Amino acid sequence: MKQSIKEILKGKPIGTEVTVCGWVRTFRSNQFAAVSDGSCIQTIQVVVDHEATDPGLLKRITTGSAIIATGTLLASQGKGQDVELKATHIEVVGDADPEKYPLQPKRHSMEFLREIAHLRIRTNTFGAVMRIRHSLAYAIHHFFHERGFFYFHSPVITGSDAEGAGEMFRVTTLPLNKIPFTPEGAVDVKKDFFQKETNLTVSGQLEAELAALALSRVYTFGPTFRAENSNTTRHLAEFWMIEPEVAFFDLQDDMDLAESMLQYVISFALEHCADDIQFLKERQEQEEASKPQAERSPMDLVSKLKFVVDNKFERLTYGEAIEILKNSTPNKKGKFQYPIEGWGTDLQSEHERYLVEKHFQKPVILTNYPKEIKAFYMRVDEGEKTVSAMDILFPAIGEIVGGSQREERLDVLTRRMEEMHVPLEEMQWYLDTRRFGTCKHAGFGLGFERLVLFVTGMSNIRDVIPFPRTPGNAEF
RNA sequence: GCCUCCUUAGCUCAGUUGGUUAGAGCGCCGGACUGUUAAUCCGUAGGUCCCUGGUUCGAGCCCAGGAGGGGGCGCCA
Repeated sequence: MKQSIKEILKGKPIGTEVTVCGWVRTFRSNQFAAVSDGSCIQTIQVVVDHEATDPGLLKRITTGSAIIATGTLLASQGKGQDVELKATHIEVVGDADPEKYPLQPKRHSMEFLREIAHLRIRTNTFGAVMRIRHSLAYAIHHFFHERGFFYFHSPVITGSDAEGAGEMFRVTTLPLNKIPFTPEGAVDVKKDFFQKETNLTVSGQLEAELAALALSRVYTFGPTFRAENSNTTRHLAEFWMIEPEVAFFDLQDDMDLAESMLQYVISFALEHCADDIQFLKERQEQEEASKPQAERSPMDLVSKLKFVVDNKFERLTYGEAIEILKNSTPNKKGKFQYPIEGWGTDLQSEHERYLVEKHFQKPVILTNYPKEIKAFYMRVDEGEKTVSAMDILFPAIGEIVGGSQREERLDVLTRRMEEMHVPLEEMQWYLDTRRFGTCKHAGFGLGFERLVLFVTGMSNIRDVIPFPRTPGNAEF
């Protein structure tokens, strides 16, 4: 395999002949081409002898063009880099017409780049984000594998419509212009591909529970689909979710697992993506320099990540959080849009942000929520008022993890499902786990893009996934 | 789904109370320079002021409707 720019810059084989394949970022003074191949944030400087090179070829070395350059690697005579490639042969294999190529060697707005998502991967920022995204995915697999977890593949097409995690995308091969109906006037799903109603998964949790009660420690990591009409910087219609599920785990074990996992993968990124994170840190600082002090990040990106790795998350119950919020200055001064009424109301994002960003100034794990505001599968606590749920809240992102100890008692679970109108008949396969060899178990869901958002310091979730799917947008 | 803001050159944006020929920086193109670092200097070109309709002697600016985008909230990961 040819050496990547990352390998050349690391090995620095000065004096030897090397070949660089990549795309030109800038071409300065008709002499210095900054070439990137995406292997790292750095470019390599290819020095062209402009007096000995055909002017027609020189004109084709433009921003965005693909080139193959061969020459000797030398210590750089200039200041900005250690080494440079003194080209003896240069070939433009793919021209990029400078009149038409949309990327210029300058800052572009995120909104503009989103419209050219097929090209934005070539920018420094998106290159860094994509490399960090890869490293985080790799670190997640590594973390679980080392701890004896099995990667379990829950189905993407689900026949269950009782997952209760949100609106679903219908999967069908029925012709929309000629839908078959039953004599009663309903859609005749027996004529459909699966002979029943099917949807894209909104969660692999229920299937992961089945696996945990057989393999003990499992996790899923796959695409997840929510047809909610959510228009925020934290929501996607198609996103990736990690869902570990562990037999004989209680809520405390679950929190320990989630916290150590987040700290592990963030420190993995700090170690293996240091250059990319450093680039994004400086980018964020430049961007915030023009903002008023109050809108700037309290910590730079690297400090923020190190802080999360080095400090325990704050753990408290929902009830304790309500007390803190009730007595908080913004609540007393009527600054909250939704004033804290007391125990039982769901927390709004302004409340979560106050706890995380103002009161504790660190990640917070909230536990033991009122059972009325949480899902049917969460274990009912003693006293029947709360469930063993936990949400991990991160600054600027909000809920990054949602998890719980699961209700393993068949009678309690069936009662809860009846209360919450979950169709029991369709869920017998799920209830079988409680009928046969049930045991306490727990798990959580981690929104992968929210993790990438946090680690990269980007401000919109649409900029940490290659081709974002949101209401009204499924380009590329 | 609700609220709000925006749409002017390839990109980022300015455009005063409604006034005559709509500007800047960067990019592109041409030239100069040639150890540059988003190179620099000089010059040229580049506009359906998002669309439709209205008010007005006159609309980039005001009004109505539409389209596209941003942000906040809700739903949640």
